Amino acid sequence: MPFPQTEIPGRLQSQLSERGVRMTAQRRAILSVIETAKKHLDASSILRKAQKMDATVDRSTVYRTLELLKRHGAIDELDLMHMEGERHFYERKTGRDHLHMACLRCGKITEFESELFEDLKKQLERDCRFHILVARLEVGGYCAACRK
Amino acid sequence: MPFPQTEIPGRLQSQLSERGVRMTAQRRAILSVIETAKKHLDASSILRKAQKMDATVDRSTVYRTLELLKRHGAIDELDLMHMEGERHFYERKTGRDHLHMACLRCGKITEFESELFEDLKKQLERDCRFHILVARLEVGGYCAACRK
DNA sequence: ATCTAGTTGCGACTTAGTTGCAACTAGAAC
DNA sequence: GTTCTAGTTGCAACTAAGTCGCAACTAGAT
Ligand SMILES: [Mn+2]
Ligand SMILES: [Mn+2]
Ligand SMILES: [Zn+2]
Ligand SMILES: [Zn+2]
Repeated sequence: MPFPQTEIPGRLQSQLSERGVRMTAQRRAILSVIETAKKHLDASSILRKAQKMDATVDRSTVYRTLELLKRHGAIDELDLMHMEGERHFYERKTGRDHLHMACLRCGKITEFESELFEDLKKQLERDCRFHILVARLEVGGYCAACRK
Repeated sequence: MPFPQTEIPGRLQSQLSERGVRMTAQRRAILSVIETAKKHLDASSILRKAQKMDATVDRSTVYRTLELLKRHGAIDELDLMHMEGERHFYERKTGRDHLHMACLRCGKITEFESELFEDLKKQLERDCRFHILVARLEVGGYCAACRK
């Protein structure tokens, strides 16, 4: 996960507060889990981790909060090729988008930023007159280590 | 859906037969539904349509066949931003990849082929030494008609 | 015509996410 | 600080989407 040094803990929280989103103990727990995540987390991992900070957090609150964060464009939702199960993964949306490569042999997820990706998005905005809110590029195949 | 005139009915079927995949009446029904689809279909629409050709087709056979087709790289699986429900959508994989734009206001799905997309994939193959089997670019936002 | 590995329908099951509701609470207004 | 209310919560029950074990069936090779 790209963890820019500029990302201050609690940043996500204040960003939402400023937007008029009400802060509760449960939300603070969930937000801090997402902010400090070292990898892509699914809803049930988020729940488990959040419960360690606030035991009252419920599954439905996690889902409702993920919905909220998506609406506010604060997180992205990923399939990561649904390599096992159908669950979705979440990550903090940072300044610049990145794409995800999932190795279908070893399961490794690699992230990559690319100017071409930015150019492609600009092309859609311009040529298709489409106003982009989310752009999700996921690639499946074999990573450098696994290809033959 | 891009329906190249070069796509002959039954093409998908023979493609698989040649690959040593056993053909059953159920598979023929499912394949023909996918081949003649005029839009992106989810598993239950595929089931409904396939049952009109062969009433014995079962839900589990649809899912098993979709799995098979994915493994053979014959179809792509899409989220289309999961605008209602969590279901996945399927489409015949044609020669050239295309990306999907989903309008979050009116729900319209727009497809787009782009040389930049091809370039980006080449960049991943080259710079990341990643061997791509599937590439899925889905964009959410507002279409030309809906953006204010 | 025979044979067998692959495929099927069925039904029960799992997993992921949703929802209605009564109780609770953040934060704005006094 | 007290009051107030719209927004939020946990709970439990629910839906939707997909999976799986198994006995019966069958495609296609021999
Ligand atoms: Mn998905
Ligand atoms: Mn398409
Ligand atoms: Zn790998
Ligand atoms: Zn629209």
